[in-house]
Amino acid sequence: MATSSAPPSRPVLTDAVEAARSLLGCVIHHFECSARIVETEAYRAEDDPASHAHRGVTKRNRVMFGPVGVAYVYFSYGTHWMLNVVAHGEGEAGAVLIRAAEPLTGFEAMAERRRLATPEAWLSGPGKLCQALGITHEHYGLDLLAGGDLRIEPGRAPREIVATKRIGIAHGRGHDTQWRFVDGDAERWLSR
DNA sequence: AACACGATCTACT
DNA sequence: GTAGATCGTGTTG
Repeated sequence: MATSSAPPSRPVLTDAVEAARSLLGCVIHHFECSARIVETEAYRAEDDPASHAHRGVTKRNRVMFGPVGVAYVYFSYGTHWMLNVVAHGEGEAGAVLIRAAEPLTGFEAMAERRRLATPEAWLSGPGKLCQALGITHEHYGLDLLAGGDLRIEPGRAPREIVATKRIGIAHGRGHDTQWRFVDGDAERWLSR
């Protein structure tokens, strides 16, 4: 029987911006939960004042300077965890913030961790996504492409990718750089 | 040693 | 639309 399908999305991690685009459609798994990534943001280093890596290595950001495909998880606003995938060129630093995803499996666990919020509110923001999937500092430095309990696998590539300004960036800090990317057909699952 | 603040979310007006 | 929560981190004194 003949099958026809678009080529699957595969993470290309040799540049943060390219990685942000290629991670759209990929599927993030954590035990019984899985979700299709629909919103990402690229953060680079030298040329990106909004990036945690802009001012060089610190204890928090050190994995951004290391091997690509590793999880950079950090704590924000005293309440939320944020998941990034390390991606950069040789001798550089960078990462991709995973901002939103479409729930695929593990609905019960997500609903419980998100306190029974509606499905649209489970993964529609970087903090919500980590809460729904149970991602915390324990996952800092983990190789997401190694097939572990927390991993990223290829998925259905978007029909169309839309680029916009990044969210929550102060004026003058690369505020107008168009490094946020969304699946043009996934509006239902996006943040904000 | 102290301080200001953030790649956010929720609840309430 | 706006404020409050809440704390680790980086920066400054």
